[in-house]
Amino acid sequence: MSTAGDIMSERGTLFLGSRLKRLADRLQGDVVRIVERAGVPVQPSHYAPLATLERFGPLTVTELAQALQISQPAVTRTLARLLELKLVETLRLHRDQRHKTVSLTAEGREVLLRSKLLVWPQVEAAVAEVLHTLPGSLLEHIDALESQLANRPLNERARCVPAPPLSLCEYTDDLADVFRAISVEWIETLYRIEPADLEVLDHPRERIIEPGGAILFVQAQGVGIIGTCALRKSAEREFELTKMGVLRGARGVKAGEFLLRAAITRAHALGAELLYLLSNRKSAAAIRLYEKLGFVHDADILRRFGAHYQRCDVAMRYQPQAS
Amino acid sequence: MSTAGDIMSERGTLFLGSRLKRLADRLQGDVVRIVERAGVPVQPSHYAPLATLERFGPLTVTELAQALQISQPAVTRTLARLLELKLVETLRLHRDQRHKTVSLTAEGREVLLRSKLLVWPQVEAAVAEVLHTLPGSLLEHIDALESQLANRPLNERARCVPAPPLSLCEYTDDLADVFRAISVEWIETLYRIEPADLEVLDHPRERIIEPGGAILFVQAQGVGIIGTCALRKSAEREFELTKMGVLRGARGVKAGEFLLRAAITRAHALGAELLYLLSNRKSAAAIRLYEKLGFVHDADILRRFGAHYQRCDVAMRYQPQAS
DNA sequence: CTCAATTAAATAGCGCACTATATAATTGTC
DNA sequence: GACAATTATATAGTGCGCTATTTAATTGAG
Repeated sequence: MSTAGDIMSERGTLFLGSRLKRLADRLQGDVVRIVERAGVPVQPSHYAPLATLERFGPLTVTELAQALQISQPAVTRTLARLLELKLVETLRLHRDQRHKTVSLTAEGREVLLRSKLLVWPQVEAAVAEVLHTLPGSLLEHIDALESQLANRPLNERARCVPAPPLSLCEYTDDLADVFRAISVEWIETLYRIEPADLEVLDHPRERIIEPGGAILFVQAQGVGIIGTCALRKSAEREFELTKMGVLRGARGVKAGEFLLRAAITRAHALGAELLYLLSNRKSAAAIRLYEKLGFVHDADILRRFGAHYQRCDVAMRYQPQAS
Repeated sequence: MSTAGDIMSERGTLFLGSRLKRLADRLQGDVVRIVERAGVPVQPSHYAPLATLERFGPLTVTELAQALQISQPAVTRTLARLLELKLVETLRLHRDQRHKTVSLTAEGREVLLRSKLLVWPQVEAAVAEVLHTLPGSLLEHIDALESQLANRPLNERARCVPAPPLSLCEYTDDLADVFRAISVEWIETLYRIEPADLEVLDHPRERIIEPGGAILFVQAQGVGIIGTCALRKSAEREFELTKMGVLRGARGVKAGEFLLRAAITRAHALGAELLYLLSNRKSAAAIRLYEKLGFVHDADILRRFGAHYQRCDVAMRYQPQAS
């Protein structure tokens, strides 16, 4: 198990499907070997239809699919094999000529008999032996799980699960790389990195923290840091909101909004009288967010600070509506 | 569950593999829908390798297979897809040029991040919801089952399971058809049905039971009747062993021997002084069995009774070795 | 130092589940 | 009574597990 155990057991519920598949394949593989040893020319998957036909007599394809709880094409394919092996035969004895009635041949009964004597007891005993050592009944669990899923499939249950909760996180020097990486990602997507960017990204402590600003991070529970922004103290009681970005993969969970609210609060706590930002029209989504949370476009700011970045063609100032 | 429940639950252990497979496919299908809704371009099976690479860093193909506990070709195939999607990249950075080192790309990390935010929590919550209602922990059972199978696979466990036990069963009129069917099967395989056969097969009570003979059946536990034979009283203290046959599908579980021993005992109990049988050289396996249990070839018997069947060219008399 | 054995990855091909869609027979409606 | 809707089966194609085999690189033994 070793390393596998780690991933698989940690995220056991996530990988349940894969594990069941792997387990099922392993079981079926072993059953194939048992069947071969008995010299019976069938596949494990053939037993379910054969046994069903023996029990309930001739059935149509659709009836078989319903009885076996598998799809009709799966039944059709298995039947094609069974026909080749001459273990079943099909007749059109229904008045409705679309129905195809399948029944066991003498050979089919023979194979079934042989399997009941030489295969089934072996398989059942072996499986029972394995299950026996487990606490409780795996079979009952599977029964229960199947009927639960029949009631309400997984993807419906998933519909109403919220995104993981977000939380705030303060700058430490350990996070310098993260700060840089997040910023580089969005800058390089739309723009090119400028000297003014590098200055801050390479020296966050010296350029932001020490002058009395702040760098905030947003993290999603169980995931890690997904976004950041900085408040750069550009003068007494004057802060630039800068380097705000959310990892591209983390868009859509409102991390930007969360971060911006936190930044505004923090700026206030730091005694900001002017909170402004510099941006570019290409960052339309970001600008909409700024507007939503109370930033207004301001030509004066653009004139005063716009030269700081080459890409700057938008400047905004925080001025919440009196409400 | 209706009809399906019957077959599947009755033989739950036999169909465990099929059921797990069906269940796994259903789960994975639902997960696919959740993934699609989140707009992430991957298959559920991609998550295990992606997560493993994220956790353990660049790995070779074989290392991945070991970590995921799946076959190397399965890993190779999945990696081919991930390469197409540009979620991983491969390098030959090992000194040994056979190794191929796989690592996540930025895009791969992005997809993983997005999935952690929008897919995994949903899947995990939905699966947990389903599992929650079950008594005990399905996951633990699967863990246990996997390690049990790793220790000792099913087909090894199956090796030492005996065939189902045989038991004897007396004639009733309900079994007339079974008696006929078993006999017809072997007669038609090697010979053709003669009037003398039909006489007995169509009137077992009148021709065998009422004159003071017996019809015996052998049944296998949980399977049903698999063989029969008759003791026909041909004169006072004189019995013909006849219509002895085992269904073709049931050869190999020593049902014939079981039956013959029982017939000899019964003949004795009925006061037989002469127990004989008529057969044909083509039935070599049967004749070997007769010889083994104490029948000897007897020309006199052949002369006296041989004309009874056209196919008769062998006649034997029970004469156990004094031991 | 060569050549066979071993090892890593790729390829071929199967089993068996699935979905989506095509085809053919039947039913129901205007 | 024709024609659209429905229904039973077949076909096409995917996903993902498997085993067996091939190919290529490396190691090790005579």
